[in-house]
Amino acid sequence: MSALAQAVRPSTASVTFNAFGGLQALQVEQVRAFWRSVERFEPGVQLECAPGQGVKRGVILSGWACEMRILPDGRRQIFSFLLPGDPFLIEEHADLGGRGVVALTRLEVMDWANPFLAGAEARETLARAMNEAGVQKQDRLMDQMVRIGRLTARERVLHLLLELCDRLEAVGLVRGDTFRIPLTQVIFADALGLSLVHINRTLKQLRREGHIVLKSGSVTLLRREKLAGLAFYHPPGMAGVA
Amino acid sequence: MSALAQAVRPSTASVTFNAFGGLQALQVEQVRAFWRSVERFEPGVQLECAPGQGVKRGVILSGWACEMRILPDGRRQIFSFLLPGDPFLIEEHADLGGRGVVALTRLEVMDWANPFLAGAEARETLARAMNEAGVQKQDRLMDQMVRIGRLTARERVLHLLLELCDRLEAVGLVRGDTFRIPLTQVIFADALGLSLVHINRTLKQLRREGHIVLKSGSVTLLRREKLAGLAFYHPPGMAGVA
DNA sequence: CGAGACTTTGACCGTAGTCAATTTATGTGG
DNA sequence: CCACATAAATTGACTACGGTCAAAGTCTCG
Repeated sequence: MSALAQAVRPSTASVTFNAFGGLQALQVEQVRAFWRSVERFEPGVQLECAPGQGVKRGVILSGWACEMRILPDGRRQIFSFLLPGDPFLIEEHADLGGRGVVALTRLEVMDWANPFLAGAEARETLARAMNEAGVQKQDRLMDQMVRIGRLTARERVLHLLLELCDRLEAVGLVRGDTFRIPLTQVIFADALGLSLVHINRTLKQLRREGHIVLKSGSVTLLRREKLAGLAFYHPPGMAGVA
Repeated sequence: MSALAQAVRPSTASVTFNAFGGLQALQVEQVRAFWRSVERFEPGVQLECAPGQGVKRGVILSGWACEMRILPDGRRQIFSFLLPGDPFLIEEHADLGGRGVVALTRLEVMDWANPFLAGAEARETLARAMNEAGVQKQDRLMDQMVRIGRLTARERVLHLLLELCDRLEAVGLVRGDTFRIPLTQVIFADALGLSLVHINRTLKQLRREGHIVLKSGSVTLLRREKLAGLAFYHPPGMAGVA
């Protein structure tokens, strides 16, 4: 479904290089350009754009990141998660009063401006995909708002899990209804506007009720349709399904 | 400060027409074009874009509107308020799963695409102002997220009042520290993710503590600096002030 | 003056927060 | 491979912030 997913193909990128033997000189140069444009970050590190450059555009190749703000108080609010295939944009003076982008796992990031793809039309395809992704992201921000503003703890957790599942599925990172989440419960709490303890209890309850299975960083959603109903979750893309 | 405020000048628009006598034929035509592009809406009405048109861009000339979503459940979440001078954008199939724009008061709206302004450079100025406004709006969405995700009821109310005050001030709708809010407490509740009753109690408390004065649709913020501290409010524009 | 919308208040409840301690991974060096 | 150190998850006891229900009081406007 996602043109971006097709264009970038995150953690399977290495597959591309199995075909090295048949590459032309130009293609080899492209591959070099590609690798030059890949940056790596350690968990917890804040992604910043080079000073004086104004903005930095990128795409997540592998790993998870998030956009968040920290109050002088210490309280944190996570606005959104950045998954493999997601584009992002960092502005220079956006630390306080804005939003910071922070790596949640080891992260591979590609600078978007880098013309690693051949042909104008390929680049345009990517640009269109990025644009599309931007629109979806805007919608997800509204979802997030509804979650923390109007849903109960149970609903919030389910709603977020369903969103993550859908998004990961779009980039081929879901097997069945199971996927990996490299998130600690504190992260969950800060994203959903709840306390760590209450997140823990809510997860426990959902597990006990047989709605989800949690096992060493993997989640399985049982009966997604039903869960979507419980959490007022509306899958992305098609609107109008009450 | 705001180029947009200067270009549009909301509830003072009528002043322009006092100068009718000296207008050239071209200018008269511009004025006609201007009025043709003004739409009016009654409170509670949802703004929609003409079917098949995809999107509708506009600017609020007078009155308040909001962007919100309603759950099948009946619960409502307001994402943002649209004030005089604010640009907005409505997409076609955005009712459910997206965000609806609803008039909160009698509303005067100008279609943005309409070339009521003379000269390419004037239109470009407006376009730049709109762009700028879009960026600020994005930041405000993050503020809203922090409000409903991480602030207490007291902080939420203050934080929102401070934001509204700053925004209204930018378009000349604040006298001293007093301004009009045409919002019922239910609206406040739906914006801040609280119940109507609790909003009422919080306002009462803030009044009792001498932080705010509420009188028939007008609010006065006493010691804004101090309030900003209490609510972790960060005025727009200048970042970096912890 | 009456109808309806909005605000205010009281009583009570429940969801979620806080504090603190324990258990369970995870990981690292010997 | 084990011992220890650290981060993460889990649990209990208690608190409190905010929600719900219901009724009464105000305000507006035709």
